[in-house]
Amino acid sequence: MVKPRANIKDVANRAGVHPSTVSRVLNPATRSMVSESLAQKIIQISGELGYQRNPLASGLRTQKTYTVGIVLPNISNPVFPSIVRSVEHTLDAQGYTAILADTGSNRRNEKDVVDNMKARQVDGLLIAAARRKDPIVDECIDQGIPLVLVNRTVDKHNVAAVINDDELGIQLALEHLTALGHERIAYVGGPQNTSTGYVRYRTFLKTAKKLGLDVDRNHIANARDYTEPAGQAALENIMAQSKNFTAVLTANDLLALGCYDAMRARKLDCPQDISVTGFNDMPYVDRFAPPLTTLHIPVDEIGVQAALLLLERMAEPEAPAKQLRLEPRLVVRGSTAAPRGPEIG
Amino acid sequence: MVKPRANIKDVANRAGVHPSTVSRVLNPATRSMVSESLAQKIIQISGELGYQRNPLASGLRTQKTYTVGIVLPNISNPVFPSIVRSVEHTLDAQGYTAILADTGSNRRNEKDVVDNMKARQVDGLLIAAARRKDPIVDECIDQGIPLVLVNRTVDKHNVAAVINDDELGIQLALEHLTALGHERIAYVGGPQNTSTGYVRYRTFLKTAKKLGLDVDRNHIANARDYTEPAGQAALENIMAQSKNFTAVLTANDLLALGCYDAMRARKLDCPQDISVTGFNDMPYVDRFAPPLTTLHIPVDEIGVQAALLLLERMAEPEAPAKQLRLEPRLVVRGSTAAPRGPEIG
DNA sequence: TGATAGTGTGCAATCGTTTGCAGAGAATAC
DNA sequence: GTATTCTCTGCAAACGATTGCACACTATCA
Repeated sequence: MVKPRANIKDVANRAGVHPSTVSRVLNPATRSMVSESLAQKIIQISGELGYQRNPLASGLRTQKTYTVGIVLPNISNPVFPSIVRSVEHTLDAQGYTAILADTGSNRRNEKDVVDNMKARQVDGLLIAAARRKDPIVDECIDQGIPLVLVNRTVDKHNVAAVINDDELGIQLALEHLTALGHERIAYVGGPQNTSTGYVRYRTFLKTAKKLGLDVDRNHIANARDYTEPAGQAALENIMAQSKNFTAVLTANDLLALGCYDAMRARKLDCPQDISVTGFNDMPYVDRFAPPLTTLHIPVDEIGVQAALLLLERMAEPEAPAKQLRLEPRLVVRGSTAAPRGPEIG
Repeated sequence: MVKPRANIKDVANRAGVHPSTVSRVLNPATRSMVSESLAQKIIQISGELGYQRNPLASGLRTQKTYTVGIVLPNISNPVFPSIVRSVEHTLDAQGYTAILADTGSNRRNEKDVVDNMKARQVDGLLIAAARRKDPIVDECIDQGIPLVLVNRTVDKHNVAAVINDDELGIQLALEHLTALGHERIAYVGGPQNTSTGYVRYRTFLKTAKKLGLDVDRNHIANARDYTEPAGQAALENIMAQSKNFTAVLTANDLLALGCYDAMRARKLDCPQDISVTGFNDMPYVDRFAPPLTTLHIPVDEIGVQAALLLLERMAEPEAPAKQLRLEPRLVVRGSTAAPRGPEIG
């Protein structure tokens, strides 16, 4: 029923040569070992038979599979699809295929997933789910597997990564709020075991201090996950303590949406009662009610750069690890406004 | 530097047996050929050495790679990530790994992508990017590659697929609008070379007729793509002809968002001036301004069922192809309201 | 006690490529 | 005309698993 695809032996037979000759012709690196005329003939025949190299066999022999693994914490977070897409396109252009895994922020799962990818002999790994201390990342590095972190990095240095300039982002957001006249600003942060959660939180504290704001510890909550329910819970916690603030700066758009929910539950208006800022500028936040003021990150660029960096590392695994830090851009929309404070009334 | 992972020979040596014995122990189907005590010992040792079967070598020999390909038209469409996620989880539970490709609705690309997957010996294919007449799908069927279509199907029957009950969906939407009192309803459809675009369009016409609405051809436009710009352009085309309608039914949420844009450009209010309905209930449309009335489709269920169906087909490739049609559910939100017609004034 | 059936393990070929080595023949040098 | 170098192609051994077959051994039966 199923007609088997032509293999290298078929091509060799038809051309009256040995398979090794065909192999050499079809491999750019060894192409020149074979006489031009014979090469032409072989290429011709291989075309006629629709021959395609079997990557399994080839990979078995060469230890190179032209496959890379992409590990995501949660593909439902709308930031990731765009990144995946540009990664995939960039890799595809170089003949690489992506295998995808969504770990669902599950530790055990993550280990299995990466083990599976290693068993499948991926040539490299792209991890968007790194934690600040990440044994899985360490293991990959020990084993010399080319690795690039995306979006989140680990505490230790010399790991290749493409991330956002989180400090700059938080500074921009906070300066924006203070420029509008806000003085009492709450903070809803992300998980502290991720680099983004940690850096954004530290930067909030540092920048607030620098700007001379007095930071009330009761106005700060770090969510367990980057999800809406976690964001909602975080802001509810804060409001249960004190409502003496006019704006909330969040570490992530999903958290910001959770804040919308918490406010709606209390019939508070955004931005009239409280201004909100996000981080990521994920798709469609410009259409929300209200449109979210947030930090735009160049997702396509992140994907492309991550893919390129990974290609680089696969070519030269021993080269020093580069880190790329891309600048976010503040996008002001309807969720932030001047506070309606006593100074107005 | 890189310590090679243990292979079957290492395990065999350590156990003092032949590799074939190890292979038999580790393969459930042949497990019983080996004496229990020896099997235990081998399992023990294989654990100690952290042995994992090399899927490349194994796949080369058995023609089974435990890999499936997922072909998407556009991963940025927020419906797909959820589907991908549940597909991936379901397959993963059975030991399968997914390789992903986003074709970007590019025909040529799609052919390459599928060829690549075939070369990689995927055990099955999940295609969400099918067209009504799709040579690529035909080719896969000819070659006997287990195949399941998701979301969109092809015209010819006997192809396994998990799709939505598009007819029911459109009926629900249209009935909802007429129940609100709308009589002049425009339609913004999708590409007619996709099953969803075609069926939804035909159903709109049929149902409108059945409900006794008179359908003005000038109030109908089928967009080239399922994208916001295409939706915007479609509604603009319609409005350039005539504005004598009070609602627009669209074939897809992204098209509906495009309609929002077109209306905003003309300073028309939704739903005050025109009601809008979508299709898919993609994430966050409940948060838009206004929240979109649309048809909810069970994305997780779709993914799970598609994966299960594919597993079934891979187990029994010759079995007759099943089609699953899942029911959408109308979700009424803020984008639809009674028309403010002369009967009110 | 010898023939027969049944159980458990090893042998070796195979999947489709790649690649170090060898060797045939042509080209060059002396 | 012989020795030497090149250029090209073939040979055969990998890569790491699987599996039909053979065979050694034990258990069963007459």
